[in-house]
Amino acid sequence: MKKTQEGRSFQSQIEDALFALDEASLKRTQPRLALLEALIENHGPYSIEEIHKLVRSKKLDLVTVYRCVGLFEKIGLVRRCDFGDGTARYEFQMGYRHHHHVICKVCRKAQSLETCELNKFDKLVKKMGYTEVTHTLEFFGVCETCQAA
Amino acid sequence: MKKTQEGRSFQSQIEDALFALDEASLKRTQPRLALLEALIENHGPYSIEEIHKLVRSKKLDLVTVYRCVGLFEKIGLVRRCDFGDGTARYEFQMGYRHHHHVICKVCRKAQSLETCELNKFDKLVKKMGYTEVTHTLEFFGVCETCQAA
DNA sequence: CTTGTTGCAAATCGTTTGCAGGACA
DNA sequence: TGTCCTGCAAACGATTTGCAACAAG
Repeated sequence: MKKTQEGRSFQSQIEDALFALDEASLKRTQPRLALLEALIENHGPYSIEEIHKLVRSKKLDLVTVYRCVGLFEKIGLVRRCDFGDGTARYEFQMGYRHHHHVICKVCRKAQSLETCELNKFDKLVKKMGYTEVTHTLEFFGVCETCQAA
Repeated sequence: MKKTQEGRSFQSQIEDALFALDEASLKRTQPRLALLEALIENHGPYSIEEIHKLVRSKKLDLVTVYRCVGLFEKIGLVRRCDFGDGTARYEFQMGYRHHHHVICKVCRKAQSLETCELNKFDKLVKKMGYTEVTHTLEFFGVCETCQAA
């Protein structure tokens, strides 16, 4: 049985995701199923274009990918990452610990960081009067491969 | 005499900025001067569109704002902020301590946070083999004004 | 059946580029 | 004067929207 990063099985992740669709009164359509499978099997984060390529055997329209992934984000199935290059990237989020990335400034490859100790900052911002506090944190640098080139 | 956030005078900031242009062999043109004045008097961060409005009396072309602010960023005069809404924002950086923001998810207003204790994380990423390490960190929430509405 | 979803085309938004005329050193 | 800079128009890439055909419940 396929295992994902957190040790949860592919099947249980798919089931949870489909259940999330139900809860949001969203239909279990073929495109959505194909996209969820792709996003669970490939952690990313990936751009819409890249996700589109991942499911190219299903011949989905690029617009459909935009719409579905947008919905996935709205119901919390995927997380949107901004690497500051004008392209949004998404990664499957259910069952993953909150984390951040290091992005190579040259090749744009992303590596995950395990820890995030910013909860105390979130609390500080809440004390300032904000609600629904979240944060984005990304690191940028030049990776060893690109340093060599 | 006008004072800015850090207590340095407007005049000394302008002079430093113009000197930075010289160092980079960039000409002291009217558009650049107007943009620097606007950016120093209004800390922002502001989008290109907003900066364009700030100097509308000078009738600069929007493209000129893009090009000049882009150059300012390249020589370290301004800092680029990504708030994840597909629009880049810029703030004058000379003489300002490295800091981050809280952005209201509703009205998009940004408030500055004084501290950044992430140097240790930068060091960690350097240990991972990356060079020229930087990071972006922004907080999002709903501000009190928008909570009421 | 009937409502939500998809595909296609076209519009939109932020940003970049090409080029000829104009301003700075 | 020679080069850098600006304005205008047009291109560009990522994303959104309108609408008719289609599939899920």
